[in-house]
Amino acid sequence: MLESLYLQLGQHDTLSDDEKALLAQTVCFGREFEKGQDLVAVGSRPSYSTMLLDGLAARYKVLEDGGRQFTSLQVPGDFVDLHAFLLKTMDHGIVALAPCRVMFADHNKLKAITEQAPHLARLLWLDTLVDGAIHREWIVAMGRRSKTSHLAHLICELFVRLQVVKRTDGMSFHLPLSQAEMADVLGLSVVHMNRVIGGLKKIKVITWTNHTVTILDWEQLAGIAEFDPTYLSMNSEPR
Amino acid sequence: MLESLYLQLGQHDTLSDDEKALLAQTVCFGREFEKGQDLVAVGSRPSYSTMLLDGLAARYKVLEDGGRQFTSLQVPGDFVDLHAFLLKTMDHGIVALAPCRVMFADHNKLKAITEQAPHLARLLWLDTLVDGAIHREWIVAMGRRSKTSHLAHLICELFVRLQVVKRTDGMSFHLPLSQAEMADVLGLSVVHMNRVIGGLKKIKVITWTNHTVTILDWEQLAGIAEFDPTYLSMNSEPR
DNA sequence: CGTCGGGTTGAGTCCATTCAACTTCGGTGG
DNA sequence: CCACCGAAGTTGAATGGACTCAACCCGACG
Repeated sequence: MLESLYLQLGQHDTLSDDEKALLAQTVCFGREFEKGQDLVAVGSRPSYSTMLLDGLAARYKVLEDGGRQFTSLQVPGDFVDLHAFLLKTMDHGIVALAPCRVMFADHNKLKAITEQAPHLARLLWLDTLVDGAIHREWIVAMGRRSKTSHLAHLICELFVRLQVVKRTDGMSFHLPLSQAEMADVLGLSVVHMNRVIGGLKKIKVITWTNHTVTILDWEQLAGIAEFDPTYLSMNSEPR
Repeated sequence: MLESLYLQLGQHDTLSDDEKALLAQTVCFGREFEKGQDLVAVGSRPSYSTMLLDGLAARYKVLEDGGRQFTSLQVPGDFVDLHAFLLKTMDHGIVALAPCRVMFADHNKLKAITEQAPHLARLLWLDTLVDGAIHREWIVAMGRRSKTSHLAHLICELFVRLQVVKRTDGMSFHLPLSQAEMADVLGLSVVHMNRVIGGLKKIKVITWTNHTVTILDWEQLAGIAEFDPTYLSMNSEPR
């Protein structure tokens, strides 16, 4: 059930059986969401945090003019609002971009982990730190990369993150986002998003049909993206 | 000495005298950096984290074409690389944007805090979470705000953050960044940065001379920015 | 078979960039 | 003292990237 979570936390450091059991006991009762539903609403003060078992979700903010910007994409195994455990008030919403299965972790139990299982607590903290590292990479992409490079970088990042939780198939992965939703990730207009995607398809580094992205030439894609996966901390060491 | 740190942590929740003492014992031996020096280098694996006592610093990444993007600005009281405690390897550099006085916190002592002072550990964790919240706000600004709104938002954010650590003077604060450095914050060319700043000056919502920014009309500035300080978690409650 | 959401394409406009010149100001040395 | 210099700020003009508006295509579905 929590396999994806174990895979994610376990990639940074070894996770003991006791810790797995403690997690399993912390993350209980679940539910499902349809595409388009909010997993967590802006302004809410949840008393539990949400673990994504399956599906795809995104954090987002909406501006007065109706413009929407996604600030992160969440893959299975992600604790989509672990930060609400200490931040208390949600300053953004989290929406399902595909049908999602989730489970909840009561904040009191998370607090108990910080008091009784410090190593596991550090791994959870680390999880939110990787989150921050991804945010920083996105800022760089938005500020200083070309739009093509930005898209290439996003594809590299998603592929690697999905690979960790075994959601890739060879060099392909499922990405159920419309181009309008992609535009809200990169901060572009729909029309221009379409041309940028078309650009990567034209030079044959990817294909993208039926909500499935296939990387045809990883080397070239990573080159265009200047992709360096260091920021994802995908190495196991004592934390 | 650590007054700024106490002010920052203490704005989120009450900080006991014991906790202050523990912090003082953790954050020891300091040094100074000149403007332009790296507080922390990309790729390094520091065994201590750096607390900014005085000055101004920024996290940044550099791309192959030489383009630089700042991913955060750090004000006094900020733990500029607390995330390195668990992330281990620095995926970005941190540079002094003004003369900086800093102190260091050994990672072993931070680890001990997670094991013996869980409440304080949660406050430190929270510190990195606010960091992430600021990153998200920057992503929204870069993706969906106009450049003028982005700049206005940044000024609002800096003003509020500097106010917490008593580094404002009425509606003014010291901002020792050149327009070229500002351009690396917003992800713009120097020329356009100049015009955007000129725009805010022209409509008389700010003045900006001698590295001093003065907000003439907070209401209008916050309106242009659509500034909502929720993401800074500036309210004291049990965490 | 018509409709609707999503994808694609073209044309014109606007925003941001580059390149370049010129100013302002503080510092330094003749 | 001031002449010169370099760094930072400001301005203009031309280029190119990204946006809007609009049309059209296509496959899924009622």
